[in-house]
Amino acid sequence: MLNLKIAKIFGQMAEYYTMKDDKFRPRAYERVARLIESMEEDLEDIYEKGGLKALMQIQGIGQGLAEHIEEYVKTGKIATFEKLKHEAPLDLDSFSAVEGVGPKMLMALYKNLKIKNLKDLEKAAREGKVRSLPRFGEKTEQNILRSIRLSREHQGRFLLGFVSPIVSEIREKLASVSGVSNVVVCGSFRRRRETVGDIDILAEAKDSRAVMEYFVSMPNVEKVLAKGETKSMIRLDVGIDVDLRVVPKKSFGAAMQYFTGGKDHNVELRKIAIKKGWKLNEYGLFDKSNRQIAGRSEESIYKKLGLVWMPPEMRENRGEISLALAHKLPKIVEYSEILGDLQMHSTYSDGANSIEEMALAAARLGRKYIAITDHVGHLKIAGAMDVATIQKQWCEIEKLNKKLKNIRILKGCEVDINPDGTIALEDKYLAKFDVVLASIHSNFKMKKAEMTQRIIRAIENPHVDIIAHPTGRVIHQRAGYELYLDEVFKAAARTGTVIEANCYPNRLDLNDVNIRRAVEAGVRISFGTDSHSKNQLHNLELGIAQARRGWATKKDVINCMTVDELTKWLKSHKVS
DNA sequence: GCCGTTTTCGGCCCGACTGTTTTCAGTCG
Repeated sequence: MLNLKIAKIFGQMAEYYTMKDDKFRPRAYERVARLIESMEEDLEDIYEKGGLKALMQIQGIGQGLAEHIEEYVKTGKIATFEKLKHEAPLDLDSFSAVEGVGPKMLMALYKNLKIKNLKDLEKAAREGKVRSLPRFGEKTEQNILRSIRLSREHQGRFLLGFVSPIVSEIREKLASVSGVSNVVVCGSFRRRRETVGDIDILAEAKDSRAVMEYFVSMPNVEKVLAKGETKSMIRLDVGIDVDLRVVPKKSFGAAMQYFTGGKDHNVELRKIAIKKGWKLNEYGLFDKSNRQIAGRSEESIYKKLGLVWMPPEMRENRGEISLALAHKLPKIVEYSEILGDLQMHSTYSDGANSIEEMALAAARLGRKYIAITDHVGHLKIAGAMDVATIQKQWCEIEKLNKKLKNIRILKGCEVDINPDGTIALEDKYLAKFDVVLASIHSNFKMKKAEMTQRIIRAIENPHVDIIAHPTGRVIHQRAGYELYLDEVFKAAARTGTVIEANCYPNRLDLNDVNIRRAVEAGVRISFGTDSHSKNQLHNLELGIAQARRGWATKKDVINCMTVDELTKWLKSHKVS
């Protein structure tokens, strides 16, 4: 995709301008790089449709950057970037995962030692050449070597679902230290991003030194990266970094707000403060005479700035600030409003637990209903059921529904969408399920238009209630199939077909951004954990979090219906 | 390079920690 390529170039241009000691270009380039990275519309499409003017409509893109984009669309290159690369032919990519080595250091290394890539750097550091440069020393050299080593082992971000149990454990440990009165995990974890780069923790404590001492000597600490009176940083043996800050009570809300971010959201808030002649930082909101006027609670900060408080999941600078200023924030779906789980597997196909075990475990988590959606069709590798087995499963579900009082089990299935868009089970069988999920499990590499048609044809089947894991992406593994999602959403809205927000930790498919697009297109969303064992049922929370990040409201989510409402609705929602 | 109910020019978010230095630059979040 063109957007990612341009984002990368702008990111590198930002680094080059930093090397040149340009104070403001780096900011402009980096801001736009991050923006177009997460943008769904293709820059090429925007340019083809509306030219430079359309590009300049995008916040942060002016004449200059629009022309760069135009040049790239037309020629596949940006001359200014080529010139910068020519001046300092560095393999910036290779350095990106190395912590503590920024553009300024790279420039010094290149000028003095002709270091162009990671290999050069490692060699020079090993040979002790780095320490001889001005403002470098032995420690810096050692840090560089360590960073290089670590960048090879654990680069990138960690799945939210992977980080969650680690976070809970640390939080409990810290809270048990005597004198500690408050522990809150902030950062992208609190915003519930699908992946988390590091863990940011705030604590309120009588004796900050004692907490820091405890923190850096916890088991599973592989390395202490920094240790001070108010801030320390460790790396756990699993490779993730954890920051701890001890904050005074009167600043705790300000610190929560500050460290929860997101970065762009915070920048916008600080601009609002500046306009009022105030200053906002992690210690509070301060007026002209530097008197703290808010900071004890997060709410106080937002209120003083003229905004309503908002859930952390919304704080991504995706329009929430202007809505909060106008007191017009949407009321996003609450975790407690989700009553059921609409995708899971049992021993009838590739699951590890019986239907009864799944139902009991789900009931313990407070679910009012579940759909058992074992594979049918031709996914034999996942133990797809044949027609006789389906009959047997229905009998078992009927018996269990009589026996179990706290939870209802829906007869569901997950059926393959064939390459031509037909469904891998005859309509006469599909018609008898309470809920039918259709999904793609084969022939991922089709042309974009063909894949779109394939899914739309499945959507048009009157028996298909839900399209499961609609993009097929797997975080850190595969990008998902090529697809015109907006057309899929249009077809889903037209036919009353539901689109799943799959809650499996490395799927989360739809993701937050696409959930928002779907909802805006008038599509209903369903949550399914896709659990293959009862130990995965808790993942529902991960999907709900992404839907909250996508601003879905209660009415957008079919899992908010009671089981009676839902079964009734499922019989009549399709429009042909 | 971007942007404007402060400005079409002159601003652009802010602070902690480290390592290398005797006062601060670089990196990070």
